[in-house]
Amino acid sequence: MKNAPQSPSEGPSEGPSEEEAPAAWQGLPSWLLTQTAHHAHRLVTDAFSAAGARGYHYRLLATLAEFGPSSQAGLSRRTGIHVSDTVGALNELADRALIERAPDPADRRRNVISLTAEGERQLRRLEKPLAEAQDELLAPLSPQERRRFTDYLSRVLDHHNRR
Amino acid sequence: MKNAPQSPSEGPSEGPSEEEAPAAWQGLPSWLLTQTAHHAHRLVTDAFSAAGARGYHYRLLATLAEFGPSSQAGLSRRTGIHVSDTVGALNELADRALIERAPDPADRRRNVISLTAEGERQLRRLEKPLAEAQDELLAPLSPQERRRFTDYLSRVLDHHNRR
DNA sequence: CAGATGTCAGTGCCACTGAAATGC
DNA sequence: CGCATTTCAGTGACACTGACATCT
Repeated sequence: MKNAPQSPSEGPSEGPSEEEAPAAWQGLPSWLLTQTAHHAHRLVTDAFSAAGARGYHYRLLATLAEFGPSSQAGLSRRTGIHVSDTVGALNELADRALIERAPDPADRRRNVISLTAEGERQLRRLEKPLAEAQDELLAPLSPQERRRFTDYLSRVLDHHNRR
Repeated sequence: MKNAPQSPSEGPSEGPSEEEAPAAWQGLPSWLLTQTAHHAHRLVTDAFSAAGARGYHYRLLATLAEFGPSSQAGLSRRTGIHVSDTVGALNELADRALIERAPDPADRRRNVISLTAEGERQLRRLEKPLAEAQDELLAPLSPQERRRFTDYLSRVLDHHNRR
């Protein structure tokens, strides 16, 4: 039984076996950040999936609720969702009657998108699980640490959003 | 000229026009985190792209350099790259002669993957731009804040990695 | 005309699922 | 037999590119 797993450069009896010892790159800020974000994404995705929604849908619904009806291009700018993806996501929302598309009489290039009553209900359905996911995400941090953490994130994000 | 842009529910003269006012959800920790991670990913991706590499390639090369030759399944466990994706990424590395695949005489199911000299050179080529990307990423934070930030990230990540 | 708008088709990266063949 | 290993085919989410027709 040659099943003493990979210890390529050391003797057969000791040494970190394959599953232990994290690689050096696992300490890099970019790694910590993207991995943690991956967990965050999962938590939020799971929170939404019960209602059959995904991130794009929430962003669109919430933006419509906050700022009122808008053209697709306007929605695209405010949500940060690429125009090209906005089309598809709005199609999905329209299929379920969560939004309505109407031609803009004042500018015939545009569609005016607005939330339906069912769309508002859907948004409200998404909000609780989303808030819970936030809490789950930051579970290991104290209230003060959470404040600092989000402050750091905001500053870093801001810095890079300004190019 | 009906070019006073979208002010759907307010008078034409004042009110935040479309591009201002961030939506409420942009303050959520999960949003800050995933967006910041997106910038991090871009920085790293750009750092790698000059050498024609991507994240998977670096992870594999660096892990091989740190722990020595290994089976594909072992690599998969240590890099966190799904077995199924490991195949493809290793194919790409092998096409460029950065790694070598040899059958394991001791276990005929396995391939033993090892770094070639060119692979080590490639890894060294990736390391400098990667380190610079880390610095760019955390630019707005002081040394002490960087330490706190990565500490918070580590703790949150750890918490979720334990399920 | 330049520029905005909506649409469609396609790509890239990362992660994951499911299945199959082979060997331990 | 159950289990591990390698491989292939496909999916999903998010972001992006390029092209095109329409309209301001």
